[in-house]
Amino acid sequence: MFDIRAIRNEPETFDKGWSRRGLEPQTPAILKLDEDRRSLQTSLQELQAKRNEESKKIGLIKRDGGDASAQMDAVAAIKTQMGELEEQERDLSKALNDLLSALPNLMADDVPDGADEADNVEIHKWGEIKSLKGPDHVEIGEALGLIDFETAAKMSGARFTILKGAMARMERALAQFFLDTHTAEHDLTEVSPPLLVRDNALYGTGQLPKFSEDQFSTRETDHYLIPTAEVPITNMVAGKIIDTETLPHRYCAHTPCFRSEAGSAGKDTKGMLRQHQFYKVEMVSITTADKSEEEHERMLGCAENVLKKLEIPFRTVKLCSGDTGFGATKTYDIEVWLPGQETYREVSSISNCKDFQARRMNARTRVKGEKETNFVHTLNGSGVAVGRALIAVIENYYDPTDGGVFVPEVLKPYMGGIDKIVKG
RNA sequence: GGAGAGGUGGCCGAGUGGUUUAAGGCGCACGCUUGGAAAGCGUGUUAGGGUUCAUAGCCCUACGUGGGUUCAAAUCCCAUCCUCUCCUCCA
Repeated sequence: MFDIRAIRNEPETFDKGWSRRGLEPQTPAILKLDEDRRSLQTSLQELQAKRNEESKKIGLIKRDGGDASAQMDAVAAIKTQMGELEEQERDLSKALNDLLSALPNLMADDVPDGADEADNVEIHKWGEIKSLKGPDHVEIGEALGLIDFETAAKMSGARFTILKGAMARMERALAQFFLDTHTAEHDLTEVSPPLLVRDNALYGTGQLPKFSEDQFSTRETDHYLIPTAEVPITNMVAGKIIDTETLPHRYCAHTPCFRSEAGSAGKDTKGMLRQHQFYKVEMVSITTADKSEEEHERMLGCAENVLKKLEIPFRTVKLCSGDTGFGATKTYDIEVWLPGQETYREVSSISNCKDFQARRMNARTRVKGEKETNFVHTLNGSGVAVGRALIAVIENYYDPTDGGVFVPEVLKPYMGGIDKIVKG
């Protein structure tokens, strides 16, 4: 959401910003609605003031035992006038609001122009690629008898997976390792949030109203299944005024994520790369405006650190304008090397939304003792996607001599001390 | 799922149709007082919006949320959300 006054003051900035996302100039329509609404509001308020004033006289006349019927008729006439204006005002407000809530955030100046992921800019690479090419996780997992897509499909359809034995445990181990690292080394506070939320929460983080077809929802109760823990965690500050000195607030959570993948038919159909349900450890930071860029870099460091400890080669890219998400001003993706695909694939996406979400959910901060409030800045990032990290471990730690998968050093404490997953 | 109670400012809490411009208290801020403090006294203390050169003034809106009744709603009606108590169920 946007500050309508900022749009009034510098419409060119907004149109220029939106044009980077391929949108036609939006401000003429916005400003027209805004102007109409305000002039209507002004006349409506004048009528309201008049009504209040005249109404009070009725009270006074009645208190003194007089006959107020003439005065009552006069006020009734004002009210008739107001009715129409109220309706028009409501329609205009709704139209303006609908328009604004469907518009994406403006991007940071240093976001490169580009159409799609091919135009993303690599920032750096880390790690040594040991196997350039190899079997993919489907082949490895099925041969070990520990990943089962067929059985999952029978009960749930496509894009679901069953993990068994040491593979199920490794998924859990990754999540524990991520959480322990973030809480112990990165000073994030662990959260266990609701997995079902109402529409207003999704509106706050920007998935609604525009992306409703990407969400799963419950038939009986009008809940949505969270597509990421970003939704419930960020919404923890909705409607609040936070003491500035307590910021930043840094959280992480391990949750399942549910996505309909409505627009992805035919994409990544093989394996567990793109699922309707997957686990992810998510990080969220709430900061003041002057600290959010610094926090963004810090968050990137947190995500990269867990991959370094896992010793999985990755590269970090800055998303171009065409690939940057709806609510973000700037996004870094971290991509891990997958020998099975002979390419890098995303395991983490880290975004600074600045005040975009905060405005939608009315999340503010105030310095103690001062009167002025400001919107907080919100940031979110995967730290990291558990399912995809598991794929990376399987493919990068594969042992061609026996078809097994070595256990990364940092996961051993979580794996009952075993060194390797082998066919049982 | 059944029965009931309730949601008022930062907090507590009064208020069942019109001098509510939301009493009173606590807290907080400032001032007076003091050698300094406490106590006491005084003043102030919500948010969003419109108008405006304006941070001045004036005005509008908001008593969980959304509708409605009325000349007039914190107060009456309907819906909805949330909290609490009891029963039922349950990991």
